[in-house]
Amino acid sequence: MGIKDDAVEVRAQGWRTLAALHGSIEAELEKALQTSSELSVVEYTVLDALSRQDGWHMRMQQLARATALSSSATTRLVNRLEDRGLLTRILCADDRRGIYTELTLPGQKLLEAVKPVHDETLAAALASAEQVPELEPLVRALGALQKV
Amino acid sequence: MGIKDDAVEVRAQGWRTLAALHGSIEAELEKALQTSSELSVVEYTVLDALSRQDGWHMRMQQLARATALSSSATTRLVNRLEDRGLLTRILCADDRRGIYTELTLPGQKLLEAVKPVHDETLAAALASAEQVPELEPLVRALGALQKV
DNA sequence: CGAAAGTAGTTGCTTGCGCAAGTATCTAGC
DNA sequence: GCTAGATACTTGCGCAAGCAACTACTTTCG
Repeated sequence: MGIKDDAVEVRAQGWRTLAALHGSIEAELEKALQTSSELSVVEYTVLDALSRQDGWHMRMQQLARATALSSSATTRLVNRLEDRGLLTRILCADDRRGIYTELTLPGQKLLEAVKPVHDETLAAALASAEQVPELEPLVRALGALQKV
Repeated sequence: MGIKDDAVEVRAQGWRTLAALHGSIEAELEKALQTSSELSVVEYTVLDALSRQDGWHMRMQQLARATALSSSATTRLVNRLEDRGLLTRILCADDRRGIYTELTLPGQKLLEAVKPVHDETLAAALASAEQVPELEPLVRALGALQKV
């Protein structure tokens, strides 16, 4: 009723919209990446994050934060990618508790090959979300963030 | 380099921001709902969706769409909530393949009790995300969607 | 009418996730 | 320099998700 309650409702509505948009984009990416490269969305995220990193290596914790995953999930995620030869673990010299992960050449190649698929799918997913009245304003807002 | 490539990068950046914001909000909600009511975020979403529905009943398929879940996951999700007595299945009279789900009184009560926790956690999560430079523009955009 | 195709929901199986506990390493305080 | 506590990663376990196969019902069309 009051102004305060409105704010609550606006937030809840915004969150539902955000979740819906996130869900639909993720589902489309998941499908496209799966069929084109047997990669899941998080796996792609890891490769992409590593490639965008100076020196191409990150510690497990950073990876966990970048993917919004628990550290145990990160361990297994890195295991999978390492088993496929897409990245390697490198022991930290200065802090021997730490482990760096780094893209291998096949990993870089795969990422390079899959990136276009990813980007096109993302564009398509956004375009189709823009057709949904519920989602349209958020999609437009996304495109208008800071162009850095 | 060109204008086209910029657009691709803007979309990718937007998607990473969206995913990050979604992830952090979901994690906070998950924790808060878990400790206050043993409910997961999707479970809360179901109860909330049902309560906002005319006549308080929805078909499984609608629920699946509302939660962005597969139909098998929806079956088991409804099972869990039904086992806890929070909702009931009601056979469709006009189409006997269909099944309606409807909040029970305990379900309504629980939702009513948990909603404040949910809303406050959401507000807090948004506020703290707003402190992160990366996320701040999106959070602001979210609040400025259509106030319907 | 009756067979074929389509739709709604459930079940079996596999996979990936989070939590909690475990191991190894680093850092402080005495 | 040694012990107490923090930090980085891994492992065991239970749970929830998706896919594909199944059952039950409805619709379509010859």
